[in-house]
Parts: sequence; C-alpha cells; structure tokens
Amino acid sequence: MRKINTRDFHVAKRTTSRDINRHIALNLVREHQPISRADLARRMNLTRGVVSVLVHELIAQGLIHEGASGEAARGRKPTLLHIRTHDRLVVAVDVRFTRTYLMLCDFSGRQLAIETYDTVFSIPEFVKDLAARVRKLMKRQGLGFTCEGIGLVVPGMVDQRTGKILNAPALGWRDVDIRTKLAAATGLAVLVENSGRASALAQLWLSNGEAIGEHNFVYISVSDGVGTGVVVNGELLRGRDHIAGEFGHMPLNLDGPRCMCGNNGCWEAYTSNLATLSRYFGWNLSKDGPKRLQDAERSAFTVLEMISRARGGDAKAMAAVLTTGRFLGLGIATIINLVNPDCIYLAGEITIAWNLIEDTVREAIAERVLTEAANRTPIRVTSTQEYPRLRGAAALIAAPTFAAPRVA
Amino acid sequence: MRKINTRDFHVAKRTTSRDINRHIALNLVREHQPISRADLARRMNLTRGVVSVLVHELIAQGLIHEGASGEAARGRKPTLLHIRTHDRLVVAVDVRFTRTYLMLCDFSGRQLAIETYDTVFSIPEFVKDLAARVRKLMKRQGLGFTCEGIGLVVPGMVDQRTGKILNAPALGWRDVDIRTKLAAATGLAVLVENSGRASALAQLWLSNGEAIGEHNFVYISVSDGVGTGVVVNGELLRGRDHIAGEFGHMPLNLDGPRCMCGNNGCWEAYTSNLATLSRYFGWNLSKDGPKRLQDAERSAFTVLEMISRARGGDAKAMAAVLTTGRFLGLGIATIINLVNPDCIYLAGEITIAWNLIEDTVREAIAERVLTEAANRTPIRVTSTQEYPRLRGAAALIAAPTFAAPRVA
DNA sequence: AGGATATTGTTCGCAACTCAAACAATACCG
DNA sequence: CGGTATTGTTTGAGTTGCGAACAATATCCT
Repeated sequence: MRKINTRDFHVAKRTTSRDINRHIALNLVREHQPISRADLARRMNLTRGVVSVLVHELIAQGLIHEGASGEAARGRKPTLLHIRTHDRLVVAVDVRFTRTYLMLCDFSGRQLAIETYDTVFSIPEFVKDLAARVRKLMKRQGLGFTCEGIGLVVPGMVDQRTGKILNAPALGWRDVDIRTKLAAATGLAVLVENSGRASALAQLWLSNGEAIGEHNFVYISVSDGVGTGVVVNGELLRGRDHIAGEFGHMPLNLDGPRCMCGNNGCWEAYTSNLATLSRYFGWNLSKDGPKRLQDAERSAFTVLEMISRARGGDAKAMAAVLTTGRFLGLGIATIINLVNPDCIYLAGEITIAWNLIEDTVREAIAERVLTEAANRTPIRVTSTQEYPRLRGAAALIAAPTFAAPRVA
Repeated sequence: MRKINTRDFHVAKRTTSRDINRHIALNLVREHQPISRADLARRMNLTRGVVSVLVHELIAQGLIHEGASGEAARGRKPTLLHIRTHDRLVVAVDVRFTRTYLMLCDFSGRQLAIETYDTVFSIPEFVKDLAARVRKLMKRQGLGFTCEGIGLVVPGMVDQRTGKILNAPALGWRDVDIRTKLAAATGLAVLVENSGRASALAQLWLSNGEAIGEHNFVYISVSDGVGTGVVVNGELLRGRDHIAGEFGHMPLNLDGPRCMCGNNGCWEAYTSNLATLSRYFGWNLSKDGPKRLQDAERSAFTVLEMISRARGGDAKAMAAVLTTGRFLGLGIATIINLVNPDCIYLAGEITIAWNLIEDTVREAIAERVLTEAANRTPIRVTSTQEYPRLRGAAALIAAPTFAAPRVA
C-alpha cells in the first residue's frame, strides 16, 4: 500500500504498458533462461501474440537472443531465449586498505579476469594506474566486447548520486570526486558505492541459483569494519543523504569500547576482525585504536589464523571467537527487530568459523528477539570465494538495465 | 532502482495505464483540492482531453465531485473538483491500558464525534460493548452516510494480514482474533494495527497542510512504551512477520535497566514515561517492573505533572526530564544512522517539554550521528491534541482507496 | 505410413488507451 | 461588441493488450 508522491510521480504514457511488460519479460528470461516464448506467455498470463512482439523488441534492443531449439514432449519444438550478457562487460573495482581488487566480468557477474595489487593512496596516481589497467584488460579481451562502465566500491561514506567519496577513513580519502576523474581518464561511465551496500546489491542482482528471489533482506559483512546493506521491496535503502544502513555503528553499549567512528560501543567495535583480535591479544582499543588497526592489517596474523588456532585447541582463541559470535547474534537480533527481513546474509572472514559460532549466535538472537517467528529468520552464510564486493561493483553498472521502470 | 520480483509481479493489462493515471489524478485532487481539470492536466503533463475522461470516471466511482466555479483572471471559469470524503465515514478505535478512545471521522480524518471510556479487558464484553457504541454513533449521525470500516489500534504486536493480536502485554491480550469477532458483531470491515505504526500511517495519509509530502520518515511515539513506524518510499515498513520497526527495543546498553519486553537496556527502558518517572522517584524497575507500571498508570501522578514541576523549578524533575531527553537523542541518532530519513516525527507526552529538552536532544544526536548532513535531519514535534493513534486507525480504512496500484 | 493430436509462434480484427488538434463554451477587456 | 484567453469536450490517429484463427512442426496411435 504505497502512497503516490504527488511531488514526483510518473504518469502512464502510451508506451508505459509495454515498457512494463518488456521489463518483466526481460527479467523472466534472465532468471529462467533458457525459456521459450510460450513459457513466458504462461508465466506472465499474456497471450503468445503479445509476448512474440515483446521478445522481438528485446532482441532488436540487443538485450536477449535466440538460441537452440528446446525439447518438447509433443508438438513443435520451442525456440529458447537467452539473456545477452557474454559480450556486455563491466570493470569492477574494490579498493581496500591493503590491496585493490580489479575484476572484469560480464553482465551476469561471470568473472573473466581478476587481478589484485597494493592500493595506491595518491588519488591522481590511483586514477592513472587504474585507467592503464582497464585499457590493458580490454585490449587483452579482444574485439566484439563492449565495456559498459566501471563500478567502484570503497569502505566508507559515498554519495552515490554524485559519485563522490565523502569519507573513507581507512583510505584517508575525503571529499574525492572519483567519478569525474575516473570517467575523464577512461571515457567510461563510473558508479561509486559503499562496499557494504554494494555487497547487498550483488546479492540482490547477481546471485546464482537457489539464492535468487529474496527481496527483503539485510546483508552483513564483517571484516575490518562491519558493513551492512538493507534491501526492502527489492530496492536498496539509501536514505536522504545516501548514508542509510549503517548498522555497524548502532550501539550495543553506550559506554562500550571505542569505535573507529569516534563513538563508543558500536556493534562494529564488538565484532569487527580488529575487535576479535583485540580480544585475543588483550589490546585496549579505547587508547590506541587507529594505530592498532594499521599494525594488525600489516601484520601477517589475521583473524583467519586465529580461527585456525581456535580449531587447533587454543582456548583463548576459541573464547575470543565465541565472544564475537555472541555480540554478532545480539546485533543481528536487533536488526531482526528493526527490519524483520525475510533473511539475513552474513559475509566476511568470521564466517569461516561459522560452525564454531553458529550455536552461540543463534542463542544470542533468541535472547533478544521479540517473537518466535522472528527467531526463525534464516541466516545464510555467503562464501568469501565469490568476491561479493566486486560483484556488487559490477551490479552497479549491470542492474539499471533490468530495474523496474518507475511508474505512478 | 527496484528489482522486479519474478515470483510476484503484475503485468500491465489494457486498463493499467488508465488505472495508474486515475489514481494519480485522485491523489492530486486530494492534496490540492479544490482544483480544476485544466490544472490537473498541467500538473500531470497530460492533455485536458484525457483528464476529462479520468475525472468523469472518478465522479462515476463516487470518489470525487464537482463543486462551485472558481475564479480566473481571464477566460472561462474552471469547475472545481473536490474529494468526496464527507459522507464516507470510518470508526477509529484506540485501545490503551487505562482507557479506550473511539472516534467517528470521515475519509479525510475530520473528527465528527469522539468518546472515551474505561477499557474493557474481557474480549467478548469488549466486542459487544464496542459494537453497541458503533451502532449508536452511526444512528446519531443519521442517514446519507456510509461507514466503510473500523480501524483498531492496540499497543502490541499485531499481524496486520490476519487481523490477529499476537501479544499486547499492556492489555493482557494474546492471540486474539479481534478482526473476525468484531466484524461478526458489527458487519463492518475491520483492520487492526500496532499503535506506533498506525501513527506513522496517519502522518503519511492524513496529515494536513504543510506536513504533507514526506515519503521517508520515522515516527516515534513516546508514551507508556516507545512505539515507532518507519515509512520508506511512501510505504510502511511491515516486514516478513509484520513486526518491523520496533526501534523501542533496540539496546542502548546490553546491561541497562530491565524492559517490559524481558530484555535489558532497550531504548524504551530509558525513555518511556515510566522510565522518566522512575528516574524521578528512584524506582528500581529491574526488580519490580510490571507492578510499578500498573501503580504508575493508576496513580494520578503522570509525566505531564512531572514536567510542570520541572518548569516550576523542581531540579530533580528537571534532571529526570533532561536525562530522558539525552537518551531520546542518542536513540534518534542511531535511527538516523540506520534509516537516514527525510525527517523524524516525535509524539507523546514528553513533547510537552520539548522546549526544555530540545538542546539536550540535539546535542546527543550530534554526538553519535555519522555525518554533518545526517545531523541536520529535521525533527518535527507533533501535537498530542491531534490523536495520532486514532487518525492512524482511520487511515487503515481510508488509505487503500488512494494507494498506488501495484504494477511491475 | 498417415491421420489425430498437441504445442509453438505469427497474424489479424477489436477494444482500450494516450495524444494532438480542433472545437464549443465562457469570461474579461478595451 | 469584437478580440483574446481559458476551460472543458470531441474527434481522429497511433499504440497497446486481447482473443481467436492460423501455419508450422513434432509426437502418438492405429
């Protein structure tokens, strides 16, 4: 039951009905390919006649293409339709504190090439270097491919509308108009987004197989910080200033440990990798937080190693991991009470220890959740191998092609 | 950029374009009445021809009606259009711990009659009594009016789809199918909702004048508990189990004071009227919470009185109020970081003391908010005189008439 | 082998819709 | 009282979904 915004509405034109149906058809092909025209007509409750025209238009636009004939128990064999993604490419960039990840993939998120290198912190050099790498990547890819844009994600605050990085403390970037600079250097469209929200976009737009279809979820990425993205009704929650969804900085305890953001007791301060390590080593973050972070990042000893030790019988490591699990659960419970999503996706290094902490997490959730139904909210752990941030960067460019037209 | 849900979509039919445009026209009339056809055409960027037909259909449906001629500097005088609300009535019911409020109003939320009486806790008696009161109200109203339904709000968890009250601890109601019972007793359509969310609906659908138009906001109602409603893109956030938006139970401190919900340190436990009173009297809620609540409710001494004392120079009262203000601000800051709404509406008895606490609230917000832009989020205090809960109950019945048609 | 049957994809007349332009109905103004 | 501006209606054209008929193609059954 949505209220029509009388200050910003979209009247239906002559072509609106067809625009809507064409987009629905496109998305059905995307999620059910290969699929025949007759099958589309059945799923859409339209006549085959209309669907034929819709498909013709989508082919003319170069969005789908006909493939081989399919099998049928009886009657004429169907012509199967496929999404045209293989020659529509995207460059995805994930800038992190230590290293930068660069991926070339197609519109379905399929990885074609990937490379990683030490992050360049000087903006002009970063742009110049990245532009050169993109050129090389496209050259190596050969002809017959078009690159439709660069998606870039950073850990920090981003104004998605203007493409400006407002504040990325981990990189030391502040008020950087990265979009304009990068677009000028490469001649490509550039979209920028916060890495937590981008991961949510990847889950929404570029997930494979069974994971498809959730339209109300919260994505939680636990690594250096805790990044989150909230998806409501198939749309990422961005907020007035494009800074919505910062669940990492909700307080668990106003007098708790110091957080990177300057406040005390943020969820992130209890559950980030740094927090877990601090618990193990007995660091006092309230005193020397940022310095510790840099030491930890640069040192070889990561949370992953700590988890190995926990598995190997190191009781202190196990205790630290479990405590993180408990706070993870308490935060998740709050999120469930606030958003009541269909499910929660959990990502980050800590998920490697999922079978160690699952019981603790679920126990903490049960403790603070308000109803029995909410307690049954599924928690899905996503594999770190899939590069969610990079796929999210790709989704920035690919998604607009498939998004619902704005109406009413 | 919304993703189309391929499991639950709405194909555009022959009549979809007109359905959309008719709803837009209806809403424009609603928010700009009196308005002429020509004016509608200009606002909608449609030709007057189409608008004429749309208006004709809306009149045939009995949703709008023609009024007097308007003034024009030159040329033919316009025929002004009005929403037909005066003879479409709604019964709004607000059940609270001490008293029940019953209002008869029209589709625009205009109050026609209001009464209040001691809450009847026995369900069968409550239903029987309410049905009798509704009959009497309608009889007194006379002929020529149609009652289109009953909207009922309660403090507690409600499944809006089934109309069942899951758990309303303040009333002692649990798993009550109030909708079926009340519909059977009155023969009217019945919709049930949580009172915090209903208030948000009232703000969205039945606000007057300048307040019209916000489509992304959080409504915070501070009274016995802290009820909240989140509106995103002109739609109330309900969540999978219809329990979303329980910001009252987000923790400020995991080891904080005991809350009605059974957890510790909920925002509500710091800012509800009971919490404010406890601070003044030095009650220990962790020990004897529910009993205290009943005592406080039944006693004549309310938060309002405490605020008077604070104004009168009672330093202890002032301190208690200011502390509530501080925690109010800390919670609001978290909400801003999570939802980043266009604005925040604040309601409840504590708003009487707004000029006392505003500075403290804003200070606390500035302390925890993550960006300068977020710090500028407007906070609008709504008058208690307007019965937000009752208007929300009315909105439950009235809103579906005006809501955007589901498409794509 | 060949007709019955089933399925796919196209075509065509019809109804519903937006759109542009012409039109009748007012009202004001010099 | 004619010129002009504005409102609201009408009319024809272009676009769309709908239903039914159609051709093409495959399998099944005799």
